[in-house]
Amino acid sequence: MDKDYRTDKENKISITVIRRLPKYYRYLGDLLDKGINRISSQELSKMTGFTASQIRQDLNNFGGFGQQGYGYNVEELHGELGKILGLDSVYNAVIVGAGNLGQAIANYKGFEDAGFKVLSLFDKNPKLIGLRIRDIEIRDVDTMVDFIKENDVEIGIITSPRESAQELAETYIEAGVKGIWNFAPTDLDLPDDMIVENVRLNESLFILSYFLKEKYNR
Amino acid sequence: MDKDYRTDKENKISITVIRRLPKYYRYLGDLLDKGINRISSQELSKMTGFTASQIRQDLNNFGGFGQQGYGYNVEELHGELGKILGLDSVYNAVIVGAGNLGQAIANYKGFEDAGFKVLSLFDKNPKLIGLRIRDIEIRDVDTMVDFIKENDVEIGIITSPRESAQELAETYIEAGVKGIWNFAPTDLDLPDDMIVENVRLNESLFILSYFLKEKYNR
DNA sequence: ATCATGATGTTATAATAAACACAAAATATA
DNA sequence: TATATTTTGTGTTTATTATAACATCATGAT
Repeated sequence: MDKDYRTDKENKISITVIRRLPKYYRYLGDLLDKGINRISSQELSKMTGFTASQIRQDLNNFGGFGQQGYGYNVEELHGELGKILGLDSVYNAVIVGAGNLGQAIANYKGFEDAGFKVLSLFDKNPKLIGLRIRDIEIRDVDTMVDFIKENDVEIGIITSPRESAQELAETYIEAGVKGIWNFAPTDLDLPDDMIVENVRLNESLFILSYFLKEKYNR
Repeated sequence: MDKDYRTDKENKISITVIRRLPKYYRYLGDLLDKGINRISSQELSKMTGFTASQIRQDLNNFGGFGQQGYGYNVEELHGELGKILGLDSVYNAVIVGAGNLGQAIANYKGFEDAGFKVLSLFDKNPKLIGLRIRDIEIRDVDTMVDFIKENDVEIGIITSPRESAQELAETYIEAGVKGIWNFAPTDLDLPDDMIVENVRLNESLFILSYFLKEKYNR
């Protein structure tokens, strides 16, 4: 523990590094599946498109996982990255907004495999309440706060229309979720220390559009 | 083949700038809706969280849209950004993978409002073929290439499982789409000049997880 | 056991991006 | 009309991020 006298700010790892970690994790998972148990930064570079130097630097932010002259042990590195990303524990989540997008997320087995368990969907539409997606029930949004408190829900997912997103986010916080995964195309105005990850489908599509325009009708 | 005669390095705008444009566009749209017709970089800064200086620099990559002592005309700037992002023309799109996610996108009115028209969904599941989402028919994926060629489809959207994404992307290219919007959690291996925008839901969720772990240390 | 090779961890350098700062130009005011 | 104020556009500086370089050490061949 002799390094930990440093303040949080000094050893805070930049978001640009963190956003590369899932990609490393994914490729390492692929290698594991193929039964490959040894990998060098150079080979990872070819796969991921990042430079070998950058990969080594990125990984070294979290510790020296490799061995000189050998490379990295795939299983070990995959496991370490999983821990760093918090994929070694199970999170309970709920979804508010049980439309197609909410249902798509509830349906997607990949999230559960990664340790994110959707316990319930919530909606205000009476026609949806009571239905089940896989074995996940859609409940009345009015019961959401109680459900979250009773079931140790840590992640609140917002797949509602834009108009209701802010209010629902505040409801989530009131209920005690620790993080919000927001799909509504708006910026939530929440306390600074609240953890929010936005998925901005609109913006992503606009970027695609930008490059189309740049390439084809300048 | 016809490589650009322009030395495209000298006027190429960095992707970090481009990724901010949709946010400017969104806030300007909000201002328009509120009937506000004048805005300064400082006020935009408060709204968007970017610094006023950065906003001015970003916009100046595309031209001097503002006026000293006044600021920016909201309607004009909104329009200009729309043009830059290619939102002034209509794009035809199709979706392959008619599960919940594909249906969610087909259902989302916001994309159509921005000029992206989904003409058809495609799937290989016979139970889905023939169904309609809004007025959009789900067709057999085997008919996709012909459909794309006959209907001037420019954007191919992939909402299939990971395993089939690469093959479907190649099919899209064969059929002549100009850009691919990929939701499958894989890196498509395609010609360098192909325009691809990935939406990585998995990675986004992992980032959320990372910050949860960092903050709560579990 | 020795030595050439390979590959990391880490420091040094380069490239990129963001922030600062201010002249110039327009607006608002009186 | 004169003048104080506002705010852009842009040159300059600082900060951040990425790449290159390399000393070091494990490995594997002989």
